[in-house]
Amino acid sequence: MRQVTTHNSRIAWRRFDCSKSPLHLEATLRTGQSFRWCRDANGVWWGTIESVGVALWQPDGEPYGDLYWQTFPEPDLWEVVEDYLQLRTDLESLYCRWSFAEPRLAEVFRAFAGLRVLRQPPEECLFAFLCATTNTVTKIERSVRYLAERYGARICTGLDKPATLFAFPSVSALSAADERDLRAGLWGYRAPFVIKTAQKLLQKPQGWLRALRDVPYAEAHEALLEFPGVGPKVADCVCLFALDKWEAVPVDRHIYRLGVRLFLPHFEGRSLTPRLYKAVAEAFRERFGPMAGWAQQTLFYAEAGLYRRPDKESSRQRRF
DNA sequence: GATGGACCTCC
DNA sequence: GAGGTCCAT
Repeated sequence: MRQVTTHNSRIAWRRFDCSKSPLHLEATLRTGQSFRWCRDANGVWWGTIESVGVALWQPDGEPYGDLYWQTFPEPDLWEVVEDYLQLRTDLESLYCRWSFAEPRLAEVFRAFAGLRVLRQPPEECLFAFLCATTNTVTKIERSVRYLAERYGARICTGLDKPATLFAFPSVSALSAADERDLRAGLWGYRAPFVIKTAQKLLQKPQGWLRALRDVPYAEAHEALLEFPGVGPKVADCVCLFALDKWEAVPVDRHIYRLGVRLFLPHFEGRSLTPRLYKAVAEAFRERFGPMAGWAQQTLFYAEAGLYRRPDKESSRQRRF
């Protein structure tokens, strides 16, 4: 029997068997797709999905082991958790396909088995990535947390730990935010993006953003470009992480470097222009197919060195 | 189309 | 410089 009681005995944990559907919880929550998950001293991840508070725990390094979970204040909302973590998506056949298409990367895909693309609430995802430009993951996390704690509603867990969870603010709350306040709250020059994007969103029909899940990728991508502070990369992040566009490939400097090095060596040394952005994204889609965005996410994790390797080698050392 | 600079702030 | 975007040449 595992140490189920040691990580937090006061939580009425539920258990999900990942043996047929791997989940690498730490990599999934720390790949820079979502920025509000916090890990407490017991190793429990705390976060929110819409207005639901969530606790997650998994033994380290066991993506095929058990996932422990619970929701707050209403308990046992498995559908919410399963949907967010996309646990019904079969990864094993994907790894086979990707490794066949690109044998040089087979080892990487296996090393990070269970790293999943999340299915996030679209609004939170859009606003979070508005602050991702020229920024660091740590600072993005603090910026998004600031928005939630300043403008969001408190979620009650009924436990004394964690101290507090906050739902992501409503669009109308953000549209009325004070620019100086946001600037001071780590948003800097991105502050007006938040307010203007919120105001623009308010003018759309109810549920407009979420409804982009049902339109083709190209259409959703183009629609997102209307918003101030949203360029091709941010639009692709929202498409992939919140709008079910699994062929979307966000090309940041890391993915660009990797893509040019492995797939388009004749572009080596050239800067990332819109044309080359598209070329790299297309190269991913040609190799990895309609779920190229999932492959991109694993390769981003490896290339950006976000993970801590068990040995003492530098996390930046490349293995491919 | 491609290139250059500005933009908040923290490490 | 950091997981870009915008505006000017």
